[in-house]
Amino acid sequence: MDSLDREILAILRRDSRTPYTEIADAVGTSEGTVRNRVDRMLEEGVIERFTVATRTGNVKAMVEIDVAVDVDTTAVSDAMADWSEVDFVWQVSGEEDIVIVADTTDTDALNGLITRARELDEVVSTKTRLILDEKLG
Amino acid sequence: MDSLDREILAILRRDSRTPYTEIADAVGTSEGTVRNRVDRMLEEGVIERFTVATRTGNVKAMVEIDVAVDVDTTAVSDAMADWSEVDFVWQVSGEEDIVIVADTTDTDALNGLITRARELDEVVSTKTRLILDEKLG
DNA sequence: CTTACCGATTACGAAATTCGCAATTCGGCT
DNA sequence: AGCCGAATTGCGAATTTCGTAATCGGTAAG
Repeated sequence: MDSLDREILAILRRDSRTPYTEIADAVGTSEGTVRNRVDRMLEEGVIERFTVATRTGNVKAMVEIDVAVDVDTTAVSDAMADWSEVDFVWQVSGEEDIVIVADTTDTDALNGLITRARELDEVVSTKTRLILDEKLG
Repeated sequence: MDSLDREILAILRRDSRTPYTEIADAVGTSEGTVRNRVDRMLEEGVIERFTVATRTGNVKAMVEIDVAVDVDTTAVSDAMADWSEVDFVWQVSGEEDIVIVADTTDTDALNGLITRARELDEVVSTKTRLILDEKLG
């Protein structure tokens, strides 16, 4: 992770389809070096995955979830990560234990998601925040 | 946005470098159709961008930020989106107004970020949650 | 029932990108 | 200076993307 890696990452964050050749020109190196470094960063886990940022519907939200003290939080979040509208599941520090970020087609779908969460025995309470506007860094 | 679009999106979320040819095979159509539909979804904004999910350091966190009632929340979040460690800036409903998701190399860098936020006149208070574990949907 | 039309899909050759690998360069170390 | 390992570079080959024209499927009009 040197400054060249960071330059490459900065470009990929904006557009991960930028060809290696173009990145190489932009950062002043060769196509092969960019490729080697991207491969390495993938192996090291610096790059977790190549993905797409989507807005499939009009409703994005984060749901903060409080689970009972004696449950396996990891198992619960694993299950939630498989729900189709879910972008991220985070285990977090603080008052609540899990935060879900979801992208739903409409408020009904969001409501369905929240209901699904609340129906789990392990879930004590939920708190939902609508994401009114999103900016990518 | 039909079910074919959703199938394509599901694949791209997992790995946005999957070739059109391979996606076409997986969903049972031709390369050109996948290409047309991805192009259309980009234009419509369903796909906001092709990007990479990164974990450059060991510390990810979300910072919930409360801003004063009379300030331009959008301007504040615009400024924050330019901070280098920031992945997302969300304007949200609920108690706080802005949520930042950041990926920092260490706790010092995170602390610097929080300090930078708190130094803004517009910011009334911050509440930080460490992201202990992340799962992608 | 046939025809005309429109958008979506398919087909395919050309251009661009990625890939594999060998040769070279670069730094650190003795 | 000389050596070693890792990183970088330079190609041709394989794969993917791209542009475009032909085809298909559904539908409304004659």
